[in-house]
Amino acid sequence: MATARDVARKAGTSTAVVSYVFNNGPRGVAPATRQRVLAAARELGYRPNALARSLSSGRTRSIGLIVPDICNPYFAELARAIEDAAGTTGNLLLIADSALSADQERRHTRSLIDRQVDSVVLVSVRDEPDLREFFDAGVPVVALHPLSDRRLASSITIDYEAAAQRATEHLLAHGHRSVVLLNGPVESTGARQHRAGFDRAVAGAPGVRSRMVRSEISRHHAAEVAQELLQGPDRPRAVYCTTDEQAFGVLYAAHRSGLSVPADLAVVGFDGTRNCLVSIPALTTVQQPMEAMARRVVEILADRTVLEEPVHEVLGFEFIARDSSGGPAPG
Amino acid sequence: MATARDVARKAGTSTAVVSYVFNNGPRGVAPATRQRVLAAARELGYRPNALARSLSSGRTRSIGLIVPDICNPYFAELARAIEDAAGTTGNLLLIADSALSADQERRHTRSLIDRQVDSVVLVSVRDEPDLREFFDAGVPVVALHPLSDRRLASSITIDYEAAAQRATEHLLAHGHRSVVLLNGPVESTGARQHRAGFDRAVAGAPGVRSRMVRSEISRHHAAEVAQELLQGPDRPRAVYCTTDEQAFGVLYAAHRSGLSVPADLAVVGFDGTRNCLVSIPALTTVQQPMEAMARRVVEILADRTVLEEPVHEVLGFEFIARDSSGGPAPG
DNA sequence: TTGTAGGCGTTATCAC
DNA sequence: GTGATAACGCCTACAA
Repeated sequence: MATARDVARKAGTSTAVVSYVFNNGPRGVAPATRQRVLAAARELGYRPNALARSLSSGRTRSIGLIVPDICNPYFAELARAIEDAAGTTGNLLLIADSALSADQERRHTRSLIDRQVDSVVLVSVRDEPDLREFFDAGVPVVALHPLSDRRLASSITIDYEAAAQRATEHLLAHGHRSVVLLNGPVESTGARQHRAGFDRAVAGAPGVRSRMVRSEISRHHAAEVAQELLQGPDRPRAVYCTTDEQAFGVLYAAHRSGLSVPADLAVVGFDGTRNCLVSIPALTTVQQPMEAMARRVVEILADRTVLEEPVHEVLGFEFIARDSSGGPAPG
Repeated sequence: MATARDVARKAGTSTAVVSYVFNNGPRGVAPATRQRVLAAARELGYRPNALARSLSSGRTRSIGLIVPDICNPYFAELARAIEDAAGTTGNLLLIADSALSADQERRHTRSLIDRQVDSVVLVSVRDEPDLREFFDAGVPVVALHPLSDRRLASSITIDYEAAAQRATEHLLAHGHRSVVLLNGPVESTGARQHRAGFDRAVAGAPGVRSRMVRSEISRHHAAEVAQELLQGPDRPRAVYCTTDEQAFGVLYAAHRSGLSVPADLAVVGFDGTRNCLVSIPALTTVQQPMEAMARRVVEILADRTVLEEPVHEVLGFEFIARDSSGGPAPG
């Protein structure tokens, strides 16, 4: 592999000038010299060594993305959106999959810090991720969900409480008197907000029976939980799920239980993955503004002051009524 | 951030010894010295700088994984399996998503080479990926599909032709006389193998009408293509799809067309993603041996001689008959 | 405008 | 068993 020294020698100049050419600075280079350098580099097939460059400059031009479960299309789509938003800048997005394991998330946290990513986009499996570690290492973090501690990292999220309330009211407006909240597996800031919104909607509709059930954020586990729910006593008439994947699990469970959606059971999801459009039936959901989130994430991380002054933004969501809940509510 | 120099100073020794301690070699260290070094490191919160380490050692302890589409669960599950297989070795898996774009794949190729990943696992969107680039850079590659040029990289795959034949024969055994092969979007070694297996099966069943249709490897595009197929003249009775995602698109199209699966249309997929178990109806498919592939990939890449002597392995697959094709064939 | 040289933090060779 | 010290390849302050 050719090095800057080789190029300099061939172009009859110094490594400093080669560096100036390839970085467009910090010093200017005479046009003729620049041409000689570029020609030499092309001939030798020179490519700057990213490792050496990073070691020297202190920047790796890479962004870490930690997601709870890459097999969940929401996170895959999120990764795609972030890469699209960041891609043009020559930054590499390192996707780290926690596989729904807090331990794995911890390992990735270490690993990304050790590899000195310039910044991190985090979707945690825990309510209290290791923000301190990132902070101490000088790595700015933007979380894509509500945070219990807002001092060590930034966040971009939607108002889960408002979204949950909107979704639940939709189900109630369809006249359903027995509703279930299918929440995430553990207590967390986000889970609490879902519950608060759900409860508030129910409180506004006298005589409605409601309860909360928990499940992993996976189609399979949600299907199991839902199966039990649907075949047990006091079968609910409607379910609000805190992720699309859980909702798909519920659709499957309904199918297996011989129930028709939405005739026997109304289902609403949350995330707005593309699969909602091709599920059977099409899924009513809360659409997260993935592209806007991705854009803002990249913008925020480009501003190096966020480490000291975290930013917290709440973006708008869109509620989309489709077949799985019987379409738009009457009235 | 504390450096090895700081640790050495505090422990009253040299950076060389610190290095020996943290790498368990290549020289031994006296027990007492080792303890002093470890104590000093702990006190200072020392963590070796991965960049400097890589620059010096020439190894980054990272594996690049290039997938065509991270939003396709098959590739996400593959990533998970590879990470599981490699994870224990302290290696980081860098997941690069080509987003079904050859340009993007090219960019990732460059990027991973520049970042000096130790090796690459490749699932290409093209029939002729840039194997030469990797080879010239000294980066061993294992592809997880058949390769048109087997000299520059290794491959681990299943026998697509045999699998396609098996799947098609299954459909024919159910008595269907009009079958369609829903293949990938472009001609490629893999696509040719699927077609060969499909054709061979059809050739063995006189009087069967067959044709091939192409679609992107995505649920949505497959749904569009299938919609046209199912509502056009001479509607097929059975479809063999070269990926599960395409098959799910066909299921959706059938649903939209008012057709019942498998009563009106039999569908078979390929990949064996977990979603096959919770689709409506459950999907008959060719199960790829993901865990075994992942294990072999990691083993092969651990053996540094593969660069000069590529290895090509064909693993076994399993055909799994489920509801979407009417279950096991009679007889 | 360009060259020299020190530094980034490790690793590993070579003496002692 | 351990300590200097020269790489690894690049960046950039400083000097010219």
